[in-house]
Amino acid sequence: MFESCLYFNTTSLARHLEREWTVAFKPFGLTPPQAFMLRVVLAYPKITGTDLSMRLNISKATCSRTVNGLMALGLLDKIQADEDGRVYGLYPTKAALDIHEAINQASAHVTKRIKKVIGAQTFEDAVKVLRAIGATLG
Amino acid sequence: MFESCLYFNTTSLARHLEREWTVAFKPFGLTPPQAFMLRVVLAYPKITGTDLSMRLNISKATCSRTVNGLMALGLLDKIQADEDGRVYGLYPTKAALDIHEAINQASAHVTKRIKKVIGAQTFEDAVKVLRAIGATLG
DNA sequence: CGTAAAAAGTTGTATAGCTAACTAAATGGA
DNA sequence: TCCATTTAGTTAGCTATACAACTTTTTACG
Repeated sequence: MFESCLYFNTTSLARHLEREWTVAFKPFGLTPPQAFMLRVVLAYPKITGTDLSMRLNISKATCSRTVNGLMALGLLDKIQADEDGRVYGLYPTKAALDIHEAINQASAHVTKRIKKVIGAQTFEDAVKVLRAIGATLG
Repeated sequence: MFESCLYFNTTSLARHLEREWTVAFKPFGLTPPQAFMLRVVLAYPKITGTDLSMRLNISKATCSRTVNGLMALGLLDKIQADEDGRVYGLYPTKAALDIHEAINQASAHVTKRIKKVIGAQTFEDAVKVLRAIGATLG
């Protein structure tokens, strides 16, 4: 049943992919959400929690906890902004910079593998339609 | 960033849709995973945990816990199978049968609304490609 | 038979996600 | 200036999810 249900098909695929990416990031001791957040901070050092939560499409509460997890792993630093006492800038640590390339490569590798399994055309079609929906809803 | 990442686009959309379906099932006091599990049991009374977990693409552990939740809500009964002492058949209660139609209608309603927002063609394309990938991976 | 392997289900422990409620700081208008 | 509102971020409490380890029961096979 649910063959034509957008919710079911999307969440089901999300669980599948979560398992694949979990394996990919395991060598770094990172979960997929942690790894993706870290990649955003590496790309945008000094980013704020609010901006980070918007880029990742997660709530501020979830963002706050994942940031804590990455700080506990010694991968992020949180420094209060000079301009605004409420705001914290997030910065990658040296340890984070050291694994930057390897993380990106691990993600590229699993992407390549999945693309081979499901076919390049299907992959492109999927990304295209998912982005279109995300843009409309979000 | 991550514009072309299948993992990110899929999980991001999954969170969006989770929020939409959460609203849809809230009047019944059910979360989307609970509601979808209940719908499967309503469609296949006497279903086992293993079969249920496969149909929903969740682990047996998650299945066991969600079943417990629905039993606590008085919507499911679990009866040990005569044929095999390890197996339990899951059955909808009268309360579950009473809300069967309303749940299906609520889901149909939110589907209709989403389809209008994103466009029927995009909706169909999405379901098609998500199913194709799920079939290949699963 | 009898025992080893497989299968069904549960439980422990962890992360991820949400909303709601909260604190603290900045903003804005009278 | 001062107070109400907004904004940034955290915390509390919940469900969902997974893997790993476990119990119980069945199956397979020598």
